[in-house]
Amino acid sequence: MPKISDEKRAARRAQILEAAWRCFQNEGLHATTMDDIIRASGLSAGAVYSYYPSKDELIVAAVTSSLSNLSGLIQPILKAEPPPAPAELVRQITMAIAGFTQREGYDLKRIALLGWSEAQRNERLRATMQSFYVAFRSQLEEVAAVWSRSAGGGGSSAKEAAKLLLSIILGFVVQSAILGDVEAADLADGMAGLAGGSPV
Amino acid sequence: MPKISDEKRAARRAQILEAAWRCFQNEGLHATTMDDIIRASGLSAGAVYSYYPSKDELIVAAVTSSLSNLSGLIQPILKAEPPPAPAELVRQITMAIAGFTQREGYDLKRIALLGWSEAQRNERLRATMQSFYVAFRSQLEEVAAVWSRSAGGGGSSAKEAAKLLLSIILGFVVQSAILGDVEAADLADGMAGLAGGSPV
Amino acid sequence: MPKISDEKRAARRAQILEAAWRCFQNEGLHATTMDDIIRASGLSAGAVYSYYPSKDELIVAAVTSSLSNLSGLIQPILKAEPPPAPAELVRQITMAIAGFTQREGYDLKRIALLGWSEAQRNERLRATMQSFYVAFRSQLEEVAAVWSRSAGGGGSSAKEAAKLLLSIILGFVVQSAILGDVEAADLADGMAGLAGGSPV
Amino acid sequence: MPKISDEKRAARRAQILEAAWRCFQNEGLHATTMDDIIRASGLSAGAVYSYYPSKDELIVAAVTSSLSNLSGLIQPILKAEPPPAPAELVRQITMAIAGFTQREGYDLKRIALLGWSEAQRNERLRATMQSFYVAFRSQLEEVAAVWSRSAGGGGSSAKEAAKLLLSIILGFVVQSAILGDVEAADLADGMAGLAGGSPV
DNA sequence: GATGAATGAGTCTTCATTCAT
DNA sequence: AATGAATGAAGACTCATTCAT
Repeated sequence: MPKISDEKRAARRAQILEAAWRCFQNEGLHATTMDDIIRASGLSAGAVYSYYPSKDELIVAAVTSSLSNLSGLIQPILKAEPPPAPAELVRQITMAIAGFTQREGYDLKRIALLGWSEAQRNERLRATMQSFYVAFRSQLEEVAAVWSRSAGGGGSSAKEAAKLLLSIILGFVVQSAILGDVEAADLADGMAGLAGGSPV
Repeated sequence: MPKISDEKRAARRAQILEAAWRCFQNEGLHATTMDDIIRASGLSAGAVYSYYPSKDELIVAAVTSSLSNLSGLIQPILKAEPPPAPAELVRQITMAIAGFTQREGYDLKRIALLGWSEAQRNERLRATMQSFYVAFRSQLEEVAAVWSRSAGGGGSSAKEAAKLLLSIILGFVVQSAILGDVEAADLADGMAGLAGGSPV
Repeated sequence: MPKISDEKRAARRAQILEAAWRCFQNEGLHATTMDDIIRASGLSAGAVYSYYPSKDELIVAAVTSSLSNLSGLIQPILKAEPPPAPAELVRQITMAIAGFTQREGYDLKRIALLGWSEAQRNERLRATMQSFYVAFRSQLEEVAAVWSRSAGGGGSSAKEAAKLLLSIILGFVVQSAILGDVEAADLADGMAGLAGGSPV
Repeated sequence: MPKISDEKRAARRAQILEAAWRCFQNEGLHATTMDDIIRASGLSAGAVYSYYPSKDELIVAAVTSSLSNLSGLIQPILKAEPPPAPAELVRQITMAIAGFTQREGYDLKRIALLGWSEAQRNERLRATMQSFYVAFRSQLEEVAAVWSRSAGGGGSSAKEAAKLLLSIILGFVVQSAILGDVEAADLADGMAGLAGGSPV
């Protein structure tokens, strides 16, 4: 077999990663054996190891790629001009996250929970995640700054607003993955209700 | 079966559970070996197994007990009369969660992440968690109903408010565990800012 | 199973080491699998690993123990008073080495070859061997010094004599292991012949 | 099949063998992987396998070729007329062996140890070595016979003398490879000292 | 012929659990 | 009742060799 083309190589990597993703999601990160992934990928042990040199590498790649999927989903929403109002922003983001699941057959939320858990032990994963979430929160902060200005330059801090928004979104992922009875729109509705009708 | 024997038994169980908790937190659920726990508990393998018949049992017990710690922390806040306003409620709950960590030397947040991850594979754990969070959310809903009544316009749904509040709290746990730069008060401040100063 | 006695523990170690020795000798160091040793020892994998934490450890232990067997064999000869004359010394040592094989069912010579080969890659083994052979050579040097004095304090160096004697002995091991047709007495006879009947 | 093709073929074989030799010497026979050799040779896996059909073949070839190097080194010494006296013969041979190392960058001694070790498991290698050393010893025996005749009293056996000489030479290889502090001349000096100054 | 990607049996090692003492 | 040595079924990973291109 002469040198394989770059596209083929990338396709193989994707094939393996997809198999890994499927296994991780169904079995969890540690309960998944390399043999599970090898069988799911349809390749041999040696082939899989020639693309990903260790299980750990595969875990990092799987989580990182799901992070980047998430990013692709959310960027368009954050970059809309003008930015959506808070409840609308949350509605759009949660819908994007919830929708991804159904479209691709993978549940981004489940992978997220696995990744968070693993990040506590895995330095590299933790670093990757931290930089991802920090960047995400910065963008939320910019949006919040726009809101703040449009509201008349109130003293309210965009930093705290961003932390709150991130919490709502991450919390949606958890609640949805564990309880499974949260519609994407529920949280936005809750925001509208809380802001409008009650003393804060 | 004299009473002292029962007490001793309970003390032993607590001793083992504490050891397990410590190990799980430091090493993760799967990377922790029974031997780690056995050594940390100061007992023999046989002894540990006579109290908890499997590692799985120990995992469920550890997560369940941390859930019940959490519950003990939050009940007083939820039962206050009259209930705190939304931002204040969130402030009190996040502070309680953040504070528990420091007081006991265990990080409730890290165990939570581990538990969520595991719950996706472990039926029993998932059921335990679901009923816990459903109950928690019900209580939040009751509080939200009070807010709603006191605000006059009863149209806003307490159900969605509860989901939002739970998301904020769970999201705090994640954000705080992964990024580590979230003060307990930040989210409440964000709520105040968002509600007061921007178009929803 | 309560705590095992020290003797039992030592016996188990010996049992495993003996199994390893047998396997190494028949299969070579690297061609021997841990499974071979495990089966030969009659214990389980876990048991073997609880006594020797790695294959490498077992290799070092096997070689080291054969070195110490060798030492036990040779000490009495080196410490004889007065020391045997050169040819007689060589005769006694080669006979001891050759004889050990038959007595115990292990071939000290084959293990030696394996060990020398391995020592080139294994730092620990190399260090162990070096100190062993250096010590051995020192003793030979002392004996040579006695010969020198008894011969009238000639200028001949005991250092070189010791190197020669060690070479003869090591060479006996190689020649005997590879060609198999060298009697223990042959070398001593050769020495006598060479010294007596030919111009040096 | 033009002549150039044959020459190229021979050159390729030499190129591979040299790569193998380098790897074996640095890593040992078993720790060297085919991939190591393939990379060191600068050829492809397929190419290497088309010249040497198995790793075993390569091992045998490497050891055999080092044996023939050794032979080339020693033949001139053994065939000198008249033959050098015993100590002088040993001096010349050990110097040739020690010198080969420095000249070529390969250490004949290290390969020798690896080969001896392997010969215990590898029938073919053992046979090759046996016939080589037997032939070598025969030549030594012839030299010893000359000494014997020139000394007048023909009683002393040339057979034993040859065994002794071979042992000294093989022992030099071991001692030099393991301890590293033996000069080529030391053994000859030792022989002179022992023969001249002490009762045998 | 040459290439190098792919194969898959085989290696070392771990660890939840048991049970003889 | 308690102990901790022993079990053995996996698990992650390697590497000599092949063969489609």
